Amino acid sequence: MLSTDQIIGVMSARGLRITDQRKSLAKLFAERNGYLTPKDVYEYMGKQYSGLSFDTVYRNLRVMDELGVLEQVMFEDGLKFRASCNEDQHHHHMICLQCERTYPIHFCPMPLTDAPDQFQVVKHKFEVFGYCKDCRPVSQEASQSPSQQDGLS
Amino acid sequence: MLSTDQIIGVMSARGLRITDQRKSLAKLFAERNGYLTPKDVYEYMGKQYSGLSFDTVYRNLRVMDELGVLEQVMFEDGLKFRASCNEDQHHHHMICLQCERTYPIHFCPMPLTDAPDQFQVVKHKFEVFGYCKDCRPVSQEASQSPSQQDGLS
DNA sequence: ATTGTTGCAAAGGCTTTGCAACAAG
DNA sequence: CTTGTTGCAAAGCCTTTGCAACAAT
Repeated sequence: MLSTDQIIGVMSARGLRITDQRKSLAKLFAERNGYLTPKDVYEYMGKQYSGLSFDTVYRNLRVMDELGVLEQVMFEDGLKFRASCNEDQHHHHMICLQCERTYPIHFCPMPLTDAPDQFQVVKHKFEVFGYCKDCRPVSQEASQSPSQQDGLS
Repeated sequence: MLSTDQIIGVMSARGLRITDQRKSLAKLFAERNGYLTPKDVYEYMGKQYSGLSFDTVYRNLRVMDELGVLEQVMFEDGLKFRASCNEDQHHHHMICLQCERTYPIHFCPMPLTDAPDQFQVVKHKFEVFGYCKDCRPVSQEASQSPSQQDGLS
């Protein structure tokens, strides 16, 4: 995953000005390795910038997506963003339903999949959802619901 | 895929009233075997019902999704609906980028996928996008419009 | 006759846009 | 200094809700 400095570096190299808001965004996405909604981002950044506005968040998310430092994905419950993977290798993701962190899967089912009816394949999506080791509900230990042992959410 | 009568049948059996609007919806989804946006549905139905309102479309889409006769899926460009598959067998879909019809894939990559880090798998999504045999961008045959020869990921 | 459905209008979210003031380079 | 960025306010979509009239059963 891209680091704060890598994100800042790319933005700077492309001629974008490095404002405090953008530094904060870069840091947020670099530290989190999971998905965030624009609202999550706004709330996180709002802690540091009293007068933050939503449109600044949206504008920067879009710019960063276009630059390729963020990836934008649509989930059942709306649009989310995460730092780009920075992996050269083709891969998919396991996504934790609790903390929304992601873990790479290097197995790709596509080569094993037969397309029916002369279907011409262009792209594919393979996503696995569940709970990562830090967020697993119950198990052998004596806790009940998915414990949120995790910072910002 | 569910037929018009099956859809109507389920709705009737559950005590819902069969209005002309609902007949029209059932017919639309049964004839199309692909995804439709609420707007698509509104426009299609609007041809037959002058005073149709958007909220009727939304209300019925939601009711039909809850009944299980429609399936609701979030794509990059928004929410879409299709008739339920009526297949007992677990399967995935190939989705045509042109006509948005879907074709079942009975191969499931999940059994072949190793979860890293004690990840506890809950659900998964495997979708293949491309062009079906009727929508393939020009090739050896003299087909019609679709001239988007793209090569995405 | 009952009561679920509809259409209308209005409200709610989320996201985008226009613009003047501000600040990075 | 110059010009990209920000915050504010307002507008635009898409979706939902309240309500009285309507219609399926």
